[in-house]
Amino acid sequence: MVRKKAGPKPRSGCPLNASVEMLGDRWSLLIIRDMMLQGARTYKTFLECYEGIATNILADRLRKLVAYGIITTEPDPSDGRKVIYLLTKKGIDLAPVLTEMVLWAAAHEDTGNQALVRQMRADKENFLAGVRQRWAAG
Amino acid sequence: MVRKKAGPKPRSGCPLNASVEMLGDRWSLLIIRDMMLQGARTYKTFLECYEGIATNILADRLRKLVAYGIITTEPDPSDGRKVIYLLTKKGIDLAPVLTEMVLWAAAHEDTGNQALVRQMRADKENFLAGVRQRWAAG
DNA sequence: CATTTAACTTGCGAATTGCAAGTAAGTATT
DNA sequence: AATACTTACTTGCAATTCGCAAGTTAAATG
Repeated sequence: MVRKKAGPKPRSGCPLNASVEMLGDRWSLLIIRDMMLQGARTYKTFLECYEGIATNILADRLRKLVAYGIITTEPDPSDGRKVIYLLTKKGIDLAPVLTEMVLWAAAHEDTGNQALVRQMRADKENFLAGVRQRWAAG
Repeated sequence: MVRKKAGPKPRSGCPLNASVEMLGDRWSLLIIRDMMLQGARTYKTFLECYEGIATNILADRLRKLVAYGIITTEPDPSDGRKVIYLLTKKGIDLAPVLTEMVLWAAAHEDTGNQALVRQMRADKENFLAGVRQRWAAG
């Protein structure tokens, strides 16, 4: 008998389903965080950032984020080996989500980088503007 | 040879790591959404809400959310079979995160429940107050 | 030209997931 | 009070995904 392919059933278009489909795993949001907060833009820097993600998983997640239109790639003009990963508008627009997640964790858990947290809390809009500006330039 | 237990290496306490550890999977945020938006409070209603989560996974995620202090349980006084799941303060505080995710998806994807999205966008604070109030009562 | 670097891919065992089928305790029905 | 039905799970197993180590390929560097 032919077995039906396993995997989650398609769910209706309720709010949040789309977000969870794109970001609901252990690594995707961390990749975006490292782009926004650490300015990571190459495969290698991603690997170093969280030291823990496997190379095949990183490649897979980057591919999916590109497919979802959250990031794009372009070749590095000064080094043909490198691929530069960039946040798209859609990706940059995730900044408020990240901000709220960071603030939530900071309020309820021990979190590193208290300076950043304070900055985010003190002036969310300013922080978001900073992210947007840094990526508009890139 | 004794193999090291597999699993992601412990990562440092960077911002977001805690959040992703607790919420970074396909179902946890959806469970919280259904509590906030649909008022789901029992195992059965969760199962019906997104028809797609397996019963064992739902049980596991609820257990973990309890362990993380995001939800609590209490017995239903009027029906001994039922367990009532409630958002804790920490859980309620996720409302801004959910809100931003919903707005993000609404801006970049087709999303159902446009009325809710409009309400969220028009008056975030009011929406959040509503969630808090509904859960303070329960 | 040999070595290094960057960005991957491949193979495989282990962990997680999904599905169908229980089970146990409480409630409703007859 | 016996039977059926709900509710909230657990169990077993196959399928999928993950983590890790070890390649591979193309481009840069010495």
